[in-house]
Amino acid sequence: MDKKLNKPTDAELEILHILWTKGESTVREVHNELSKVKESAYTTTLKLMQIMLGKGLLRRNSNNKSHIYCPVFSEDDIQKGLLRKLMETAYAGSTSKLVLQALGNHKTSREELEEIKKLIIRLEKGS
Amino acid sequence: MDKKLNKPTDAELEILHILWTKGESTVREVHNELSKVKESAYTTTLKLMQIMLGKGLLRRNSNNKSHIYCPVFSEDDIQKGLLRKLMETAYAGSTSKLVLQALGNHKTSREELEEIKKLIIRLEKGS
DNA sequence: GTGCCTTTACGAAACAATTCGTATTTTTTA
DNA sequence: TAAAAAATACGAATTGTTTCGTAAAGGCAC
Repeated sequence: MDKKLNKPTDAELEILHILWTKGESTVREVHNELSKVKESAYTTTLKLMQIMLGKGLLRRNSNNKSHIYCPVFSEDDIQKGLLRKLMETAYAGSTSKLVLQALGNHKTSREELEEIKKLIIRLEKGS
Repeated sequence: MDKKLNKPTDAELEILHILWTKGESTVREVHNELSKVKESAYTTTLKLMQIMLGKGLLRRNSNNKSHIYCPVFSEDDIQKGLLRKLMETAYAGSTSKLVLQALGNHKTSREELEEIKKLIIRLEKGS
């Protein structure tokens, strides 16, 4: 899998979010969702999705009266790609620094902390 | 502080890394370091650093024979800015998902895990 | 079928990031 | 001080992203 595919631009990420949340959709449906948040022309959304198709970020089904698009990659895959890039370019591979900053600067619920602690214990056993 | 300042581009980040590591430097010194990793013209490095000066990412001292540049923001500040952006655009604010993926997909030493666990315990007491 | 509305394709403008060449200024050195 | 070398400023080409207008194609109602 091409590295580039895991690194969508910001505008592309907005469209992916909608498709992950609502499932496969037409350009019209995506554009309607997008319109709730930001103003833009219909053809802008169309063009973006066509470009994403060309890049291999989206697939589409042409059997219907209008094309139906869906993401090629899962949200997890894209997140991991972006996270890896941030790790490499900004943290020089130091996972713990990133994790400590994430936990220190962003609110995390007690349940989430518990879940993370469980994973750490599991990792410590496994290593 | 302007949000934009915490989000340097990839090329800018490479230059910041050198300045954080080696301390304040001339364009020549930065370019020599950069040359070890990638090939590029001296004037490319110069132009980039001039642009970063204009953006407020770098300061410079003009008293000397050649300008000496240094970062305006610490590595921590820039990391936090980039991390916040990734959290907002890709993780919808879910810290735990990011942390779990970071720990799950990147190697972390036993010492680092211990450090993270300590922070979690501290956070749980504080909340 | 004709007209209307929607969808599509696509060229191109606007903008930003990156790159480098050239010309000018400054410093060194012989 | 004059020539050579280094540093600087800056215009402009290149590439990539985002934006939209226009024109063509497709589907629907009558």
